[in-house]
Amino acid sequence: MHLHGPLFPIPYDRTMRGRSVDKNAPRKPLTAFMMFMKERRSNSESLASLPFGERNRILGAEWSQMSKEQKQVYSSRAAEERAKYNVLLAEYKSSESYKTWLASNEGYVKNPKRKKGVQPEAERDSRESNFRVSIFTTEFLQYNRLREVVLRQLKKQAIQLEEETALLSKHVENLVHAETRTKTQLQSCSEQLANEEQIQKRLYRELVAALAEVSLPCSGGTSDSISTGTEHITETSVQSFFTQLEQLKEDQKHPELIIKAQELLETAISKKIIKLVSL
DNA sequence: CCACCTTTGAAGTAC
DNA sequence: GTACTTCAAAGGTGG
Repeated sequence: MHLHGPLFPIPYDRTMRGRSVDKNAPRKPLTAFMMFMKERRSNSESLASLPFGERNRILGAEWSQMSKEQKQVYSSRAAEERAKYNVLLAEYKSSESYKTWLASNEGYVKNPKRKKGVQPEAERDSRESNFRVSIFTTEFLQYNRLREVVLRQLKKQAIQLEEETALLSKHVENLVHAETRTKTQLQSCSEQLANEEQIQKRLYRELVAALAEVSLPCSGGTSDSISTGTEHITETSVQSFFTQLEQLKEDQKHPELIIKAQELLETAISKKIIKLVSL
């Protein structure tokens, strides 16, 4: 829960009060929530036209309803912006204009801007002005502080990325699981297919053996030329052999061949030369 | 012209 | 670690 102000007047100055605002310093980057507000304002006219306070209250409520994953889009972008800002700030802090500003703020010069309800209070001397510290030491401390800030941010980003990685790992795990499942299914399907092919091959072999004596009149390529040749069943022509037999039966030609084939098949089945496999 | 209103969150500061 | 402030954005209003 965010507190909007002091519950009672504070007895000392906790703030940077007294320091003037450095106009040359880089602007603070937007937080994730600020980016979210900016986006929602720009893509919703009804929101943009709403009064200031009401609109932000709505967006604040919207934001608090959002999941961590939904906020992640904005947090990542905000983290990037913060990183850029820190680089700019580091550059600025080593610049001449920063040192000038720092010098102009030696011992709180300007009058502070105060919020309503905060009681005015006697100005204090700057802590830094109480110590005559070597410029090298000051710069070193500042450098150190900045490194700490960067370190802190990197740690935070690392945690965020770890969470993202964990989420992605879970997805990967699911996909691997699904892949294993389909591979198993494929394996069993292939085995069934191979088995079926084996059975068909055997059946064809058995049919060829049983129907070896049957010779069909060869119909030839065209209807005009009547071939006198004959055709026997082979392991590769089982399908077409039966098709031709079917055609003969339909056309009621060579009934003796049909009967012979039927007899041979029945004998083969009864003698178990042909073994039928139930499906 | 700028403080104020409002929201959340990061960061700075003092204790 | 806690408590607090300031500042980022937005734009209308009032001193």
